[in-house]
Amino acid sequence: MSDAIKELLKKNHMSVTDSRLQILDMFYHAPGALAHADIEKRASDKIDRVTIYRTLQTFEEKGIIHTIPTADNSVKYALCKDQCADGHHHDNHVHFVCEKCSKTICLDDVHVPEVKLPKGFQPHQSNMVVNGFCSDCRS
Amino acid sequence: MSDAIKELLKKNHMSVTDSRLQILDMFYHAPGALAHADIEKRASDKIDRVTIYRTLQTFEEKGIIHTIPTADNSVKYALCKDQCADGHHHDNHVHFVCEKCSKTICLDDVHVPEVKLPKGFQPHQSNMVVNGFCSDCRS
DNA sequence: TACATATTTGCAATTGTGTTGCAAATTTTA
DNA sequence: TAAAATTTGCAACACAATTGCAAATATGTA
Repeated sequence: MSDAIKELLKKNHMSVTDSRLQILDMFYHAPGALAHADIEKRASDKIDRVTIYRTLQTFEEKGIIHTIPTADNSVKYALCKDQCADGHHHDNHVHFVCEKCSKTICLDDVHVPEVKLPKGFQPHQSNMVVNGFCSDCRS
Repeated sequence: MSDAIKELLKKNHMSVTDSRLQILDMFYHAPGALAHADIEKRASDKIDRVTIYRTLQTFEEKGIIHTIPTADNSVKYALCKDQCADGHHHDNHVHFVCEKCSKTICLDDVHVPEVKLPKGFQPHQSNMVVNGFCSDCRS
């Protein structure tokens, strides 16, 4: 099981360490996106705050995870579905934040639609976050 | 000039104070959205940091301003075009963040498009932020 | 207008989040 | 297995944001 994770680390030229295995494993088993605090809480062996910050940053640079801009301006991370090129994410999918369980979910199959901007505006990237009830929480 | 602002405060059952007049006036004359730091810098009479936080919070609760979820997770505020009902914002317009001048602009006329969600997801509100070059900065 | 009441402000203290430098520990490599 | 390279954890720091409380200001009423 963790062999696949080890391979992923090696493929990206990263040393294989306990923290990285543990954090990456969390992402693979998480129901949604994870915030720094979630990782700190769930870590069985205590991982230092700083190590978590640095690990997340490295993973993001390598294109293994991406950040999600939520409406409440908290930073969350989720696995990139397809490995993104170093630093260049093409995760142009919609994110969903459940108002009940507050899970953040990547809707990998829902693409961010194009919008027509006023004259003169030159778009490079779009982000879209939808709030509501997820399939588990809808009444 | 500031009479209109005073009226707005009274209409929303808020005491009329110097800080509130000054901050609200800033929003009316700002080229784009304002962050807490912007307000602190621009204040002619020094306003306490805490007062600014509380004022922004109150304005948001009253539906006078709304927060903008930017990709870099900094909190910015802008006037609601039409007065929103208390707590219930219907500011479903697209926001634009310029990568050059880093101004944040409400595109009041560009509506957030609907997207088709997977089965079971119940949407309540959508947010969309577009990054790129604004009309002033495009090369 | 003047006073009592209610609200708002500013200060001090506290909490939370994220960063940096550096020595010790761990991983890689040869 | 040992040397080199990388990563970790600690301490210290910087900054953003919140809370409690007394002083200052604004509001409603006589």
